[in-house]
This record gives sequence, C-alpha cells and structure tokens, in this order.
Amino acid sequence: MDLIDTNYWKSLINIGLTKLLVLKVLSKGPNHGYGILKELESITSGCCVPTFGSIYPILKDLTKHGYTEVTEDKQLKGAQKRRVYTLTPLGVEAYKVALEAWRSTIPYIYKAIENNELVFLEDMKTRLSSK
Amino acid sequence: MDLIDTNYWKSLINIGLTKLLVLKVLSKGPNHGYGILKELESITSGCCVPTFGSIYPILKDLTKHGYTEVTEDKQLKGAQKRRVYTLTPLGVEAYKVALEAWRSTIPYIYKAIENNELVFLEDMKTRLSSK
DNA sequence: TATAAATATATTGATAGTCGATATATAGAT
DNA sequence: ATCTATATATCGACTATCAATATATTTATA
Repeated sequence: MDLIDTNYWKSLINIGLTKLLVLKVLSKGPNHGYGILKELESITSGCCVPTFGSIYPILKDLTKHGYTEVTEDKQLKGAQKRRVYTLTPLGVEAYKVALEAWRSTIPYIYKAIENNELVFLEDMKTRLSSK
Repeated sequence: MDLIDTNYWKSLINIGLTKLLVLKVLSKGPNHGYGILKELESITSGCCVPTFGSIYPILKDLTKHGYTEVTEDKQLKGAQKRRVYTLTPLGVEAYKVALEAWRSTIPYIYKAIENNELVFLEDMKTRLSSK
C-alpha cells in the first residue's frame, strides 16, 4: 500500500469507474473487448483505461448476468475472432443506475477535492520550516 | 453482482473515495474513527460514509505505514477510550497525491456521466415499444 | 431507578475488484 | 524475415467494502 504512488489511487478509482465506462461505450452501440479499450483510450485521453485482465472478466460477467449478449464476429479486421457485446434492456437499466449513483456522488467528490481548507497543511508547512 | 442495486455501485465508488475522504478530514486536524465518520456524514449529507468495518482497518493501516500517528485520548466525551490520529508529513504527501489523482480523473468522469449520447438508448426504447 | 440512545473501537466472513505477466494467434507493413 | 497491431483469456498477488457481531461507558429520558 504505497499512497505516494499515483497508480495505487488510480487503481482504486478504476474499481468504481471501469464498469460504468464499459456500459457507457456499449450504450453507444455494440462493441468488443479490444474495441472498448481503444475507445476508452480515445475518449479519456489514456486517463481511464482498464487492462485486459480487467475488461475480459467484466464482459464475461456482464453476459453471464444478462446485462449484455455476445455474438461471434467472423469478419476479421485484426486477426482473432471477435466477440461483440450488445447491451440488453437490463444492461441499459444497469447503466442508468450507475449513472445515477455517480451523479449523486460527484458533487461531494468535487467538494472534497476543490474546496479543501489548507489551514492544517499550512500549519504543517510552518512547523516543518521552523524546525 | 446486482448492477440494478445502487448500493453495489456505491460500494465500488467508495473503494476509491473513502481513503481520500479520511485524509481530507485529517488534513483539517487530528481526529478519531468515530469522529471522522460523523464528520463525513455531515459534510457529504450521508452520501459518502464508510462503515466501521472499513474505517478502523484504514486508520490502523495508515498508522502502520507512517501516514498517521496515534495518541490515546483519556478525556472521555463518549465512553470508550479514543484513538486520535494525526497526519504525518508523509500523510500530507499522500493526500496531495490522492488529490491530484482524483483531479486528473474527474473531467473524464464528468464527461462520461453528463455528456452521454442517448442515440442507442433511444433506439433501444423504440425497439422495445414497437414490440 | 431502569432503560434506551449515543459514543467508541475492533474483528470476521462473504464478496468483489485491479493489475501485470503470460500464453496464444494472425494480418499487414517494413 | 521481423515487427507492429489486432484480439482474447487466465492466473496470482494484492486490495477493498460491507454487514454482523462483540464489547463497554456516559448521558438523557421515562
């Protein structure tokens, strides 16, 4: 647990974010694992991109629980066969719930990261420089 | 994994958020577990409040790794002895890293939840109502 | 006086998630 | 021939929330 490492925090943030972003991409139309990743790379400028070890299990779970449906795509643009996922009505519902959960939380996150009183930090600095 | 349950999403969001909020509260001054919880209840209107099962292990870990220091408080306002935690300079650093990680991510979350194209969702609705 | 509510900390078990490494496979460009 | 991009999948190490349970005391209330 290295709290000085940005990657530690990014990983934790991704736990809450990745599934929302996957649903968002799928809400725009059917897509496959690799494609979703490339899309997230593009729309988040590389900021919120899960690894293969995250995305494929998610897609599998989503399908297992009926949030997505999968079809095998034999038109090979790349090489290996693609598995294209389509959001089901249940998946659309899930996306809406996720959206609402995030929307209701964002104001407090914003407050926490933008409206921070620096009183204690200033005191810390003062104490450190006076040593 | 019930994606239709708001609590599922809230739990995932909390994984990334709780430690940041704990550091935020401590950045305003020393505090104890129960106090931090009450403070979070207050400043987030009950929106982002971790459970006891989350907060006490966090405080223990934070201290174990040198991000906080603990002192036993014998002045009993409640009942049991309090353990008051103070952010160390390393803890202040950690808070800054967390702040930066969230600040760099927020724009993309905002984009994901506010600027969503509803094309596919509308299509979904149309297909459902025409059945 | 008895009792309920608030204060306060701690642990356990069920469940869930990221990441990096590793494996496999092929089309197309150099 | 070789490298890059496309494409999916799994494993192990590590990390986290939450609900339930246990313990203990002060203060307000009936």
